[in-house]
Amino acid sequence: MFEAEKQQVEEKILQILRDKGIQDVKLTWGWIPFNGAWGIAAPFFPVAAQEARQGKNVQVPIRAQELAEEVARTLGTPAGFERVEAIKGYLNLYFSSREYAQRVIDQVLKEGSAFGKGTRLNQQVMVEFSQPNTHKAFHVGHLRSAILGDSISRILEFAGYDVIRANYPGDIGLHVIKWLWNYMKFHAGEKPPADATTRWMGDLYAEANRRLEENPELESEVRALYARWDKRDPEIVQLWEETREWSLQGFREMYKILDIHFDIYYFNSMVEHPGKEVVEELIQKGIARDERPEGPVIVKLDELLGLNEEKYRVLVILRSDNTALYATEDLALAKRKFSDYPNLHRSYYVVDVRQSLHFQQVFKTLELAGYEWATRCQHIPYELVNLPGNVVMASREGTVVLLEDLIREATSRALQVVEEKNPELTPEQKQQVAQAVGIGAIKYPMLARENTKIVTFDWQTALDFNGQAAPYIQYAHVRASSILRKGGGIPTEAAINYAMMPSELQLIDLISRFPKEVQRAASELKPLHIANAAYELAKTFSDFYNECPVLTAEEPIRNGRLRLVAATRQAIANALGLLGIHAPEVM
RNA sequence: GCCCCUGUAGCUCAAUGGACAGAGCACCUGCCUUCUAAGCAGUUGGCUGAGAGUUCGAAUCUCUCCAGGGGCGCCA
Repeated sequence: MFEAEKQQVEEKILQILRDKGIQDVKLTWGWIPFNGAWGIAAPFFPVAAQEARQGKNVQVPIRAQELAEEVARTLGTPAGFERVEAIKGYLNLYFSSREYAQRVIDQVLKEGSAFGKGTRLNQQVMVEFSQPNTHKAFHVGHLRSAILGDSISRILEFAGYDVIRANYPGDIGLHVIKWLWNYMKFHAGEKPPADATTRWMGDLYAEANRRLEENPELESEVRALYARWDKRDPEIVQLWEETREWSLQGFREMYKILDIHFDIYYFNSMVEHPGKEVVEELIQKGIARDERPEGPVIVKLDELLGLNEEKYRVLVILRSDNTALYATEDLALAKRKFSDYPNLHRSYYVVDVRQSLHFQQVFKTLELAGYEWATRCQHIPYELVNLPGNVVMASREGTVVLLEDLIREATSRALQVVEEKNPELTPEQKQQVAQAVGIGAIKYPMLARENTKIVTFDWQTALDFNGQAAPYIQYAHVRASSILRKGGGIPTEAAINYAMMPSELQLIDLISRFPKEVQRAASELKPLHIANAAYELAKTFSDFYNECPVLTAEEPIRNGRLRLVAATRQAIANALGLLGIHAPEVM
């Protein structure tokens, strides 16, 4: 937007500077801090500093202001701009408000749900996220990877990538065997209750741990069961498949409610044996050292890389008893991904920060093994969701908030508010609104902060629908929708030839920045930027709502504002969409 | 011992190296015969953990400390 004008002006400015004998300068453009109007700004400090470095006796801030003033004088008022000023060493170019507003609104309404979308890059990326364990509870701590990964996927897709969403459930391992042992011995033939499958699965797992703690001698039974699994005893395999499906069914239901989907499922059990093959290969290539049976199979990364200080340390890739570890499977999984999708431009892993070293080790090991794609693997770390007092959520400790409880609480609380605020809605509408608001309220706090910051979960904050939260943004969308309904839809066109109020200008400014925010969020892999953009839009729309009557305004203001409302509504909807949050029409 | 992350208002968090560091929550005061009050306006609140350095300019980059959290050869 206004790129052409900007480039023309830049060329003129550089020419003016050249005429003054100032060569080789580069202008850096930013936005003028909002002060009632808006435009672009370039600081002249670097130019003045360059002169100073070349031996000229100048005080940089003063000289910068001088230069800006001189340029402003010579430049006049270029096409596409309304006003030029030199202030505090900056050259500020104010856009022609009407022209700019017109362009922004026209563009948004023309592009609709595609507004802000990047051009297609024809680059395939995979995002692996939400690695839930079957036969265990699904708690709020597991939610961040799911929500973050989903949003990152949406953002990358919108930014122009072809995204493959991968899930990697932990469907095998000691936890599963313990569960099976408990089930076979104490719950044989039972089925999970239809409405609380995941909770029941989690309860049985906790029960298994309890029993084993109370009677450690029973561990031998678990080990025996593991051995039967290893030999693929049909009875065990069949039970495993059946019970695993119960968990997966529960997960699917939660993903559906959360509006999260996957293109492919890689199961832990799929890469157990391939992992062992990779280990053999690494041994043969001389990368891994086989210390069996006294020790495990290890990769001495720092030694292989000739590093003097410890960086990658040592990676254990197979236990001394030949059983697979997490690392064993991750080696095979990475390989599998690139064999399924050879053209992957990037392979992202949305996994908590505690596994940073682990992923560095795995990727480096694969790189040493000669897999050129290993450098295309990237871990996206995020911090945990803790309980107040920095208590980590752990199913074994019983310090968990189950996702299903949170969803139920949030939606019922939202339903309560809808009943209060909008009793005339149909029951179906109320339910839909409650779901949108409840889920939005859950997702937003996990996205509206740096990935590397801990989220502290507490019920009060989670169920607070006021202020900087998803419902506030949704509410702005609802109000905009309401105005458009009552105003008879979106006028097909409207010339802006009236003086706009500050909030109108600021709205247009925010809307016009959205495409850049999308690109930024995509390149930094941070939904935070979108969350901020959405909130800013909603906040400014609230200002507008109070400052500028729409329906009662005279023409042509009425039509102009209706189109601005429509454009804002679209921008908010697009932003919320990238966060995986619904934008309701009523609430 | 080595490595990573975090430190900004009472609390939770923002801030492409740029103009007076901004929101929300909480507290207090107002505003529903005008488009949904899940809202708005106003009041209060800061030596950006400390110190140096780089820069015209640092919450942001570098270094040294301090505090908290996390990770470091057979857990996932």
